[in-house]
Amino acid sequence: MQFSTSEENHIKAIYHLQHTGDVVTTNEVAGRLQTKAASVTDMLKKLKNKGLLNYEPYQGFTLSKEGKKLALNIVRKHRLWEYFLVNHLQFGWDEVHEIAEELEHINSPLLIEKLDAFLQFPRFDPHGDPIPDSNGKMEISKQVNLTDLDTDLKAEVSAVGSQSSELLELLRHKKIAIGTILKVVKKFGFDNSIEIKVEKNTPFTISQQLAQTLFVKPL
Amino acid sequence: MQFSTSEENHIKAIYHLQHTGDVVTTNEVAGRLQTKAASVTDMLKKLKNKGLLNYEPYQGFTLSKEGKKLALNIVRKHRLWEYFLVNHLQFGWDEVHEIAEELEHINSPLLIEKLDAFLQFPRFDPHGDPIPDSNGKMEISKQVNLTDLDTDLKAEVSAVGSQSSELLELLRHKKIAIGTILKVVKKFGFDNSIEIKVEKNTPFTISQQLAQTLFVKPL
DNA sequence: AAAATAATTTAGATTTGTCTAAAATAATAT
DNA sequence: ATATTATTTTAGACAAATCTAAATTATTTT
Repeated sequence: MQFSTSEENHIKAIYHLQHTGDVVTTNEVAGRLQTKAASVTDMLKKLKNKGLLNYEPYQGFTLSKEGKKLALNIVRKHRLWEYFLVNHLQFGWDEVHEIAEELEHINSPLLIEKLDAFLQFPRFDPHGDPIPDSNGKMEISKQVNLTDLDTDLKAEVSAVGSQSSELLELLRHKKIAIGTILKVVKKFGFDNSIEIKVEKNTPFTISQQLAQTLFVKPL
Repeated sequence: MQFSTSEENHIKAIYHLQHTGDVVTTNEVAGRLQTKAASVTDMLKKLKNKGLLNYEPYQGFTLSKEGKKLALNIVRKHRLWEYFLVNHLQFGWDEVHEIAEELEHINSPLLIEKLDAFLQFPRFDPHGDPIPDSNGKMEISKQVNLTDLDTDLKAEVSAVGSQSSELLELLRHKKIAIGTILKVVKKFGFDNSIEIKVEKNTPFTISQQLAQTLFVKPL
């Protein structure tokens, strides 16, 4: 079955909202999609008819098995395209969301299969979020951006958001690599720079830009 | 100004029809877009209001300067994406048209700029058609239709006049592709069929219909 | 040049996705 | 537990893009 861009956007919004709190409400979806509650209700009825939603009036709703499958496929496309934009077209990881919002609705399973192969089957997108495979399976990493790590919490570097040679040179120089254990000593609000301590070395400060490209798993 | 996918498709169809015969008619557009004449008329009025079309009822129509600019940008996007699909994602050149029809409507000038750079500014797409630059300029190759090629003159296949899957299947079977070197051995006036010789193989005869879809650059 | 045919446009309907305003239901507060 | 407030749904309207059928205009034929 084929779905419109608007249907897909509603399914995706519900998928993301389901992650935080079990049952989703009309207002939550309306807020996320910048639309009105009445419009969401219309769409809910339609999506229920298409078997994508478990929905009873006034009771909140969740994705059906089919709905979840569709949502994961859209998320997969979104994240693969983001990976492409950052790692091959030299976009910054903070510039790609809007464009991926459009690209994710392109409908060609073969295209996505081939894109995945071209990208060498990446498992995380440039924001550190896991990319579902073609069956909807993905790694559940509790990975967070370094900018979001609480101070004094030990964590292991698990991914970098870009492969640019400038970044990798900088990381080499700072002796930060995948697997490095570190913690945040202090966050400076002025420029969002972050003081970190790597293993038992002297703490040093890194820029916001650098911190944003680093993903860590709290230990 | 922003345009809907349907508006863009109409502009593109008119652009292509303008190439063969000057003034475009309602029925031609309807035929090309698999829609009805009445629907085309509705759209013509809309496009005229937006300044993209020179249109007077019953008189045929042409693209305005603005309309041509938009058309060239859509063509540019279409051909860049085709180039990407064939040269980086390993699609066959006969499999990419449908997908590029979707991708061409993605709206991000920066994306296209970066894609162009990533592809190293190609000037022809995988079908041999020239890719307009960001100002709408493109190389006019001295390509001629195979039916107009003098006998015994070596030439290189540079473009095909249609993207129909039947045509592309036939070409694959005959082992004719962009870049193939051939010459015309003999022309038969009776049915306008043409005997050609591909590289050093045994000559064979192709129909007028097929010859008309092939464009070559004399060497 | 008038009649017949073909092409185009208009009129009115339909579908999809959205909206506002009002009604119905649920949640909360006293 | 009832009144108030918030949320959700319904009813009815609207714009975009399409369609069919009828009317209009252009072209071709005789």
